Amino acid sequence: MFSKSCEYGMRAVIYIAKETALGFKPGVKEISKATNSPEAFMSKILQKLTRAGVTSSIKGPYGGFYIDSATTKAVPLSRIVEIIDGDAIYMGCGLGLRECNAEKPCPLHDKFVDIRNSLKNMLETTSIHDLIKSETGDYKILQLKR
Amino acid sequence: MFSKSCEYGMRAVIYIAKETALGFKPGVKEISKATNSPEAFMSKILQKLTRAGVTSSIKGPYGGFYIDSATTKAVPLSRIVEIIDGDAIYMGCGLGLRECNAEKPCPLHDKFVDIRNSLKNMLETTSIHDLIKSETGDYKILQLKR
DNA sequence: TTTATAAAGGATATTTTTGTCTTTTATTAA
DNA sequence: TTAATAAAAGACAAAAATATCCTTTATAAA
Repeated sequence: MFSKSCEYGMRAVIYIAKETALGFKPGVKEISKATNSPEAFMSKILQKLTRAGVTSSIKGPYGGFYIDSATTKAVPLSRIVEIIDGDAIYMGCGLGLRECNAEKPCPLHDKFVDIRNSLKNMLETTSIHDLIKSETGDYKILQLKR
Repeated sequence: MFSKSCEYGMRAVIYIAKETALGFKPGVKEISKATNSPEAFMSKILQKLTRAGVTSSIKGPYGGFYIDSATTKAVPLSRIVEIIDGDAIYMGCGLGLRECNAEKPCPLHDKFVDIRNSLKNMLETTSIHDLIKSETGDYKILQLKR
């Protein structure tokens, strides 16, 4: 569905948001460990997310990444997908048919568009905060034991 | 959504089915032209589809590819996706979260599964025949002028 | 039987995605 | 100010996907 980069990115954002909420500011090493992703590669993805303003970073000792809670509530998952994978997901005929579009749809077009729109809608209406707020009991996604 | 190989494959199957219905038996060159795909690459894809029994082929002069109408009606699009892209589309958490599954789903899991299932369902309930039967008037997908 | 044709198959090349390594820049604390 | 730390950035490497080329095999017609 998404590229690996995008999966890594979403996982990183979830982890950073949770750590930030706990008062921590994880570095790349910790983030890549928690999200099971290659460190240097994760670093590149975090650079993108930081340049785009989703994550924030501080260099030097005691530095790391964080996401303030306002951002956590305001930024939908679709934004992360957009930053990393672009908008390819949202466009075109599923079969890649040239002559297929809204005016002259192939028999599959409308169904495809429906499915993609529900994906899009889900990503757009789900904030980072939504993903982590509902955690209860001992089940937690992406939590490194400390 | 799908790999290029898969898109090419679906387009090829649609074209071949239509040509077969018209009494023709297109070769790779014609198919790749009609589907706007690289010839040698299309050849590989057709080999896969033919080995898998979706398309049939005849070598030599007057040879080419065809799909009999029974197959056209019996084979769903999901089969083509399966042959070319495997079953990756249908599995796992959308975010690639390790600790996310049906028993312990992340907050997005169920929604993701819903969307993927509707995609899967659409592909499984749409036959090659379904795609081409509804063509009317001057709008036709993947028809080379002759 | 020979020749021409077209798919099958194998080897190779290119591009994109994923992943790694090294240097630079910013920040903190001693 | 210096040393240590950690992100940013650039260059490079490996793997996977996409694409091309060349040889072999099967078939049909002359």
